[in-house]
Amino acid sequence: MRRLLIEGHYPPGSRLVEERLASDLGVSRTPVRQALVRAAAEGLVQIFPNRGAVARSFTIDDLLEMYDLRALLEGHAAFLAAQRISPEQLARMEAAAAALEDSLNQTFARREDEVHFLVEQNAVFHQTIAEAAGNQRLIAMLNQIVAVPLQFRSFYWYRPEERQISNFFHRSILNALVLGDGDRARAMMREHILYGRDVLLQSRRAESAAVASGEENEP
Amino acid sequence: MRRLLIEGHYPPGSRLVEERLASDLGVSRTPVRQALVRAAAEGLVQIFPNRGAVARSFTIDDLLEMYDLRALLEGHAAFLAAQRISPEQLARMEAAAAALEDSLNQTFARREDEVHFLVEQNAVFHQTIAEAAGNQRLIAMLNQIVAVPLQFRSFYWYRPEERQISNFFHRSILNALVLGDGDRARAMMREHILYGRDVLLQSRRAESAAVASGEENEP
DNA sequence: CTTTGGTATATTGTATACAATCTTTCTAAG
DNA sequence: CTTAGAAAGATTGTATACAATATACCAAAG
Repeated sequence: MRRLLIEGHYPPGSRLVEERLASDLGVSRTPVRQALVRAAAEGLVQIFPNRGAVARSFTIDDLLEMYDLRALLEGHAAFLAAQRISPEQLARMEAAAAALEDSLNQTFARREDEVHFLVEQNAVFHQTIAEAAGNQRLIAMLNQIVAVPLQFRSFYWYRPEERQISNFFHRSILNALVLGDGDRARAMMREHILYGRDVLLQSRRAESAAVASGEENEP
Repeated sequence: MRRLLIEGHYPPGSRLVEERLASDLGVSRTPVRQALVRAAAEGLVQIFPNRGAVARSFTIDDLLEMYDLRALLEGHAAFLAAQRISPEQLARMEAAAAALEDSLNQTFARREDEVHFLVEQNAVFHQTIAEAAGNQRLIAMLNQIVAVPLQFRSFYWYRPEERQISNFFHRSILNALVLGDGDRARAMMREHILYGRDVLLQSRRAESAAVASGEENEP
């Protein structure tokens, strides 16, 4: 609800005036305030006492922090999942991995649709692992970390060869899970996450350079 | 503020009626609701739509989940801290470790005071490591996990020999940090946390047995 | 021209009132 | 005696009003 609105519509760093949000959403300030308080607890916005809320912006260091934790937590999840994952869950991950591979040879009407599809299938893959790990708190923490940088719409920056490598990691992780090899699953997951981090960082550097040279670019 | 109240005064599983909290705190329902929403986001209470909030209760499985994550996150924090910790931070940890050791030969007016002291010094030790790790999000996550089970007032259950072992772990961790050995710091921290888990689980089992046999016991 | 002070405006924080929903209790029928 | 249903009560969810605080603007003095 508010989450979708905040993630997409309000640029990071912008002030979130309660009354404006209220009229945008067609409700009064009371539920808006609750949503803001909750979003603040989840780290999506920052609330300054008596001075309102701003959509939180993320520095490069923030991204590094988040990916470091993601590598740790998802690696652990993969390790745990190796011992408990069910055939049904493996099948779901298999399907998601296959869909991501197929999409490389597929054409989408709009780039938006493609990114949306990639994000979705990728989420299925990773969430199934977290689910198979069987630790509710771990799931909650991962949701907290992963949901935020979707603002950056990482997938927007993936080029075909990077997607192929990403797909390869998915297969490696799946293979380790099938074999019940937790150590390999963890190692591959860590590399997968850190590779994603590197792709994002490189693209952001390229973007900054482009902006610096006066070029226009999409979000 | 509300956190202290929730942690101490309202037993897990009890309903938290907004109006009652409001009159207890001398404010209206509005700020109480915000506090509840926030506490729910932090996992301290559960909110059921249209049916109110309850102080969250924790099963044995919840404890296992939390300690598993604590071992992972604090181990990682110790690993990171080994490369960055400052002399000032090391001195602070040293002082806390020494205070915990000295307190073994010290008498307190009330058991309450002793537990309070132990919790406080222990918090200094662990929070300094998280701080030295230099990852804000890691700190936030640890606070989220560690704050909650303080309800259980783990230290209430520590006997002298268990406290000695705990102190030994503190010294081992400190030593590894001084040497800059991240792997050892992580390993020792993991063991320290998991040892704490075992002490808590044993005491809870003992407690259940005592209750089953009709004995009365403190919180 | 800059800076300080004060006033006006905007925005947040809290209280209160009312509507929506759930729970409990009482009654009546099977 | 049990169960279904309805009404009363309790509690949450939302809207609105007002108070507290911060920000912006303007005027006057240095």
